[in-house]
Amino acid sequence: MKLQQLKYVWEVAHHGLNVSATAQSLYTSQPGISKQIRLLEDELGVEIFTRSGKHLIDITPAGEAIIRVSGDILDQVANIKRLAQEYTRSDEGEFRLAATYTHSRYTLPGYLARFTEVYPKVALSLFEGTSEQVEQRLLQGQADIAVQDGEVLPVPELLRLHCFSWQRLILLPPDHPLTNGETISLRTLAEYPLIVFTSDNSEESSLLKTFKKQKLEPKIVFSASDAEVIASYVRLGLGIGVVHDKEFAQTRADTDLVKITIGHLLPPCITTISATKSLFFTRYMRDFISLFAPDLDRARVRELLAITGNRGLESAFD
Amino acid sequence: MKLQQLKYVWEVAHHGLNVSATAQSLYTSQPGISKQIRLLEDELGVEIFTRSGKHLIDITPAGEAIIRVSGDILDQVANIKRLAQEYTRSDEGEFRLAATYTHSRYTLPGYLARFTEVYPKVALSLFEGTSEQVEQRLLQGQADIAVQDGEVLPVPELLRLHCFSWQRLILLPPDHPLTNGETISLRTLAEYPLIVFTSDNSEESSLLKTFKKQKLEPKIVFSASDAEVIASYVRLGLGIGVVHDKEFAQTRADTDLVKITIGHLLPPCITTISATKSLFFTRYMRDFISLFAPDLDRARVRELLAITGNRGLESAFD
DNA sequence: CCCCATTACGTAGCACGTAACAATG
DNA sequence: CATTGTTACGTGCTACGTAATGGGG
Repeated sequence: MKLQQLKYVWEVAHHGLNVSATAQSLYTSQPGISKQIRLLEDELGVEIFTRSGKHLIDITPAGEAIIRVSGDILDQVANIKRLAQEYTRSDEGEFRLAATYTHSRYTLPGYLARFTEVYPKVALSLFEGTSEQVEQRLLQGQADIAVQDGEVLPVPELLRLHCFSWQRLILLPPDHPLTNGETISLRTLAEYPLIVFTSDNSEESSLLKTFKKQKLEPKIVFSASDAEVIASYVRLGLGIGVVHDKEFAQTRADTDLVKITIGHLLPPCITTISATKSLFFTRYMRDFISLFAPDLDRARVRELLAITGNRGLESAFD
Repeated sequence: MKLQQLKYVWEVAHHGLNVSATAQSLYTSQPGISKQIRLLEDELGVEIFTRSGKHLIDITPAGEAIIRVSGDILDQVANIKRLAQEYTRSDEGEFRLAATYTHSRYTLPGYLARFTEVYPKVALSLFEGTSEQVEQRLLQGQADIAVQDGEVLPVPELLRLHCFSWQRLILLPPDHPLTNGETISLRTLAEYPLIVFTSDNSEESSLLKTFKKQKLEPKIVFSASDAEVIASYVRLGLGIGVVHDKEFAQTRADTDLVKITIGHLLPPCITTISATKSLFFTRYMRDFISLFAPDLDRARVRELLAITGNRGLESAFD
């Protein structure tokens, strides 16, 4: 049994059982792959793929299992390489992020800019997609870390770290009628012009969805991708700002505006970082996580460590 | 990077950094091993071992990590082999048990006899040792499953399955003075002649230890390794029988004896099966566990499955 | 001075690529 | 008939074993 045989089998399985295409993507010859797979099957005494004449048609049950374990092995091999680099040139390497569109466009850019400043030699790549696509990348070993929002289902292979939860705030000019202390409902909000994040101004956003559930149509007069910008327009009297408490806490000159939390009106939003349980976290990965989620729950990290036995986590986030 | 290189590194680390000895145990030449290790170090750009002149002196921090991950990889490779056999000749294979002395001598023989009847082609091996030694075998990949008693500490790499817990019973002839219903204390028991299991008649047994803690010296007149034998001698009036409820439940002709549980006097004893989290359980392993621990907690198994993502467990114990 | 790891070197095996072949849809 | 996997074959690399070399304890 050789690592390359396992790799070939895995790759063929993830290229729609097309050996020729696999060979091309791996820059090698297709007879080579065919032969190595045959050799592996002979050695194990099990067919991994079912063949109809000369075509690969399907994966056998044994093949399914073998491919899964092979994936684990290849992951571990990648970990060894990361590990080795960690002890020599820990500021170099590869970092493959996968994030939902919203994060890619609005949350991450600032962090990634800072990251590339600190780690100019790290080959950073960002895959954008839906939450499902992002998750798929992780599971197929095509991404190291994923950033998602909202509900992520527990998956046995994956490690979930809750980064932070957002609640919405509204920003009001001091002389606004709603500053009189009355309880605010969604219905009330729908009567005033609103300034929201661009990411909240789409059909799928939890904000618009919540309004729609109550058959309300909010008047969104303006949207921006920066909390500070939103605050400025609130000061100009353009409308009520709807921001995330997290981001707004970062702005400084906010004492002139009235902040009211409306966490009870809109669902809180949890941002989650995911990775495969066996991932070895390099220094730059840990630094990225610390940067992105400085308030990460250490107790949770320790708990995950105990459960998974992931040694990469061990001293990672102390 | 090749599997053999990882294997060589792992083996050398587990042979006291003696390359020659490692070569002998692997039936290969020692220059071959030296060279492969060097090649791996070159490829990774990291020293795995520290050398003083021509001697391997120590393992570098990077080496520690690499060796650990290599061990995982080699385990997974072994799993692929098991897996393949599972789909072809599922009644063949290797089964390396490690058990404490007590289990090896008294509990297991009956089960193993039945096991070899059902699976004559499985190469069964049993390692006997202390609880610590048994655990070591597991962690070093020299055993598949371990059977231990009492307190086993949680280890991240290991899966623990509680098989059953024992409580002590005493067996009395119907005309014995203690059958009058009075509460029984250790002090009372120490006044009468006792018949116990041979395994309980040693310095390390929890039974003797508990007596000693209260500065009591029990009068053990006889010990046997079979509950039925103990019962016979109780009938003959030789003394009070002290047995495990588990085993005594298996005996039939016990209606003539008075049974009193003394679970409150002696610590309950839990028998645990352990395996590495990533172990793929073959059919015969699952059958052995079902045989040995028919009342295994299925909910616990499912919970462990969810945590570890061990696919071998998935349909294993339904 | 013995033990042990590394270096040197020759050989045998094997992985890989090119080319021809066979089977499928 | 075009696409795809398998067989055949030649070459170059490399793993492995034997023998020689060099360092440590």
